[in-house]
Amino acid sequence: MSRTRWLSDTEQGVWREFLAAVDMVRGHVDGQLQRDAGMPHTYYEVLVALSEAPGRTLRMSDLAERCRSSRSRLSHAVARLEKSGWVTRRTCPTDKRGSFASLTEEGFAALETAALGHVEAVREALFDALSPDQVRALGEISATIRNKLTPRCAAAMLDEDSTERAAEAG
Amino acid sequence: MSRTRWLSDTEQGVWREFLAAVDMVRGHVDGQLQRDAGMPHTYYEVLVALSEAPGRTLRMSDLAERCRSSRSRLSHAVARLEKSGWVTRRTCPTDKRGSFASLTEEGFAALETAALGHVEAVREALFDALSPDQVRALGEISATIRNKLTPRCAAAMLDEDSTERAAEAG
DNA sequence: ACTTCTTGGTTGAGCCTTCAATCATAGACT
DNA sequence: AGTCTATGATTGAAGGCTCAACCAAGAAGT
Repeated sequence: MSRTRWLSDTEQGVWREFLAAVDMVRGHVDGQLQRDAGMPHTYYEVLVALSEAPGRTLRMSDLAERCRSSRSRLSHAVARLEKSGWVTRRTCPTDKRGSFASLTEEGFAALETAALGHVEAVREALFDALSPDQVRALGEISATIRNKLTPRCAAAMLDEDSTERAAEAG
Repeated sequence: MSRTRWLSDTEQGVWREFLAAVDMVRGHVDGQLQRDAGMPHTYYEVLVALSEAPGRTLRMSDLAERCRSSRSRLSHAVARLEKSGWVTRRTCPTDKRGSFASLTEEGFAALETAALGHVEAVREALFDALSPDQVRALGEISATIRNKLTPRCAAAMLDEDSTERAAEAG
């Protein structure tokens, strides 16, 4: 029942500046990939994750985790990438519920090509503009945010668990 | 024809950390608004922009600029907000091409309600986690990025102009 | 006045994301 | 074995975004 802790003028300013910056960076990078490689950034991330995995293969749920993607989203994405011939799927023999996604040679080639323009866009949007100190600071800030928000899910789930158990017990 | 300037390991790390952090912040904030207020963050921004305008009214293109939105996106958004009864549209009498969007009383009320949970979500995602120094740094970094990327559009347009003129001249 | 260009804005198609429902299989408990 | 729950993944509908095409109205040049 505590009163709302409104943002100070400075905080408002930072928040809006942050939103604008993020929009522009993502617009710049996503636009480049869409135009030059014909894929959204999220799909690019799927290809990257697969390319870095042993055997260029991952379980769908591992892949989703590495891409910070919902299972549903990944399922749609991989379906589309499969149609493009960049990824193949096969079911796991030991656990027939699971399935593996693998990067094809064409997928790897597409990724290599896309990467050229992509790194350039990332440099333009981020690293060309910032000083080394700012880059370092941004890294730390991002890590702080990620650490703050990541356990939040786990904590929320634990909390749900306990309330459910409490409900059962009650 | 210059060779690709790949990212260093550190840069890669910062970039990925940044992507993760941004995804989580936006997910947190957007999710809260969607769940509790039934609107995406972009629509919330439209309501905010209108609420801050004199007479709670703006030309569509001014509104688009303030929301960093394409005209098309805004058109769709306002159409939806109009259906919700939160915004009304009427054509400009002096320039019959233009149209004004205004926030209704219901829209203002909806915004006031939505704001309560929203600021809390923003605090949780950003300000609660960061030190004052980090907040200051993030503001500066964001401004730097915005300034780098904003003139880029203007510059690109100027560049286009000049090449077009050159083509005409040639 | 008459074309031509530009500006403000809308529209529809196609794609991506989210949400909830679903399915099949695995594990756990009796 | 038989039921009950949990897990891995997919699906379809609904909604938002982008892109390109479009329309109407003003401005500019003839």
